[in-house]
Amino acid sequence: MATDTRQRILAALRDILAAGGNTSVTLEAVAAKAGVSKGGLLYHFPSKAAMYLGLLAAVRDTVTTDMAEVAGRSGAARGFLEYAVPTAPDEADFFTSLIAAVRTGQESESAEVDAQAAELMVDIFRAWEAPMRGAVTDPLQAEQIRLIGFGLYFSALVGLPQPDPALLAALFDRVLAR
Amino acid sequence: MATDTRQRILAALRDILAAGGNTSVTLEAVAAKAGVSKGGLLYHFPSKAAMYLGLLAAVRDTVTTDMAEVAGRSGAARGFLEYAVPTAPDEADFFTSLIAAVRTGQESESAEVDAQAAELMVDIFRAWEAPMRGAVTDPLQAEQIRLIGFGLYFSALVGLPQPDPALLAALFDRVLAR
DNA sequence: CGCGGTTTACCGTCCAGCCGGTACAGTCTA
DNA sequence: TAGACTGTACCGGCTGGACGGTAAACCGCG
Repeated sequence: MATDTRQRILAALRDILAAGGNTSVTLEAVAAKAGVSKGGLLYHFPSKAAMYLGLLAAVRDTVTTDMAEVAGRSGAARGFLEYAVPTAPDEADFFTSLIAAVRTGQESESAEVDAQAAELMVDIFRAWEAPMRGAVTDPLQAEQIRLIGFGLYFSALVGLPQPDPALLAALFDRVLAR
Repeated sequence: MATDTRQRILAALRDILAAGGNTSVTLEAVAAKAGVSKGGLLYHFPSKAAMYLGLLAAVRDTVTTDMAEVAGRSGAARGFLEYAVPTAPDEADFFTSLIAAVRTGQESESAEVDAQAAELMVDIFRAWEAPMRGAVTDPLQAEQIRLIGFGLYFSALVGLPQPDPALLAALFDRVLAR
């Protein structure tokens, strides 16, 4: 029904974004992939921008629940670092495209939408680092962990090769050691 | 003349990208800002994609010379880290838009252009880390420095607030300590 | 129970505008 | 004379969004 269709649309948007980049995202393409007509899509998201905002919020929620789960399994700090290395091969593609999409509509029309998108983007990363922040008391150590995690993620984003796993494991141990 | 106009075009592209994001980049807008006619622009860059490729290459060259200069002043490792925190306020905007632009044309038409863009992107970051890599012999330490630098840059990219300068200075010292 | 009205969820079509790229004739300068 | 443009006119395709339906679900009420 309602929320189901919404999620199908968002999933379709995510897939198209990951597979073909931002230019391949058209209302028609998303609608087709979601098994909905263009009109139906517009019913759920009154504009393309609203659709992206919806996706951003969904990502934020996913990250929030993921981090809670990972923190329970590996501990908040280690979980934060492990979450930084993309598991699915197209995850990085998806996220660069998302950045692309958000940044693409910049400034031109509604500064309001833009501000919302920027805020959601920040929220996503806050959701990621929040459990770690809560668990690591030494601010210097927390900052170090935070930046290494972000660096790892960014490294994957721009297409640099992944560092040697053994080296990474050693780095994690060193940095997490108290 | 020739190369001068080329650079004016690239500078105009950069400005428009930083100010208005990817959608505001049109051949006409860039040409106008560069003080060139649209025909003149197309004379230098036969297509929009070629223009972006040119910009990517220019950024890579800038980074290369910047890093050489910074390495001479602060040392390669410290220079690398200092270079990670954006000085100009719109630098982050410019770079996210550039990522956006590169990622935007994904897959659809010419995989060749796409591959070139991805490679140039990687080259930019290799150019950034190269002097540091050469100066730091311990691979674990090098990796740590590298990821912290990337993390710092990424943090600025997504719009997270800059960390406390004092904390950052302490972190730099700790991480750079032999 | 049944019935009118309202809301929800969606469909399919149409249009206006924009943008990259082409074409080409002409101009300035060295 | 050639290279480095200018300026204009044009085209074809695509895309966001508006719009006018519509079928089914729901809801109060007599």
